[in-house]
Amino acid sequence: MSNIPSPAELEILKILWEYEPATVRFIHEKLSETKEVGYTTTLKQMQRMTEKSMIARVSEGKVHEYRALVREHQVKKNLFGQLVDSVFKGSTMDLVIHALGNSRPSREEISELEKWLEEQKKGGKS
Amino acid sequence: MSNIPSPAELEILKILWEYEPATVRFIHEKLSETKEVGYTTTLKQMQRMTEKSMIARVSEGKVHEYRALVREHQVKKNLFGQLVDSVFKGSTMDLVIHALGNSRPSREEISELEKWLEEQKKGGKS
DNA sequence: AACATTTTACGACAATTGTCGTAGATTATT
DNA sequence: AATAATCTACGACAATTGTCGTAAAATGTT
Repeated sequence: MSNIPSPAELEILKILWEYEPATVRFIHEKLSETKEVGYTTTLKQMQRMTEKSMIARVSEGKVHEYRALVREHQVKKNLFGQLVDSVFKGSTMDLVIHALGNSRPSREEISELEKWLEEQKKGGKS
Repeated sequence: MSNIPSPAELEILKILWEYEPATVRFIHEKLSETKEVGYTTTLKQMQRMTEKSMIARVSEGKVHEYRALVREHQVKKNLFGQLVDSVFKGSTMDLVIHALGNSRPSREEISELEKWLEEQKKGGKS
């Protein structure tokens, strides 16, 4: 699979990544904190995600519980890569520059970047 | 409008941004360099984009010519913002760090970042 | 057991997207 | 003018997505 979840799917995945295993009810309640949505909507969404093997049921007896089958890092990487490819000609750096152009970093963030740059200049091996 | 074009729409916009004004034929040929697609598909796509006021006809007589009505920078910013919001809790820096984690920058890119950091530390006005 | 509540399973629908085919309108060639 | 070539307008379709409603199945409560 493409591992590119739709917006609604991503919302569900994010909750799972943080709390899995989780029931539909739980996911639904978490979602409800942010948006209005019917219980069966969430359920249906999760059933479809199950069909796509994006998540899976890990029924430990009673009510169904689910876990994500796609890894958080991988999904983020894919979404990220998709943007870089489609908008920034595949150049991560172009995106970074663009990103920085629109942000106002804090001291810590600046240090973090500096640290990263140092790393890069030194042991820039593998 | 949300200014968030679909993948196919973005492809068309990118060509327009570079060559506008342009005819359907031209756009279609550019697209064909990359992917197989029927002429009427491109046409239809552009007609829909016109309806959405994403592009506009600037008929200078004969065959229809089009221009983008949405600005490149704005669209990129929106697509970028969408990713940041949905995946990186709205933190541009998180995305940047993530991005850097997956990239292997060249000397020039490193310098560019350093330059940016310098700017930031000095004239960090706001 | 009988009734109430909660979960699941399904089917449906509208909107969006990507794709074309067909036909009428325009423009260009004999 | 007639014919050919190219464009444009429309309608159609399938797939995907976001949403629910309804009904059947499973659980929980008197």
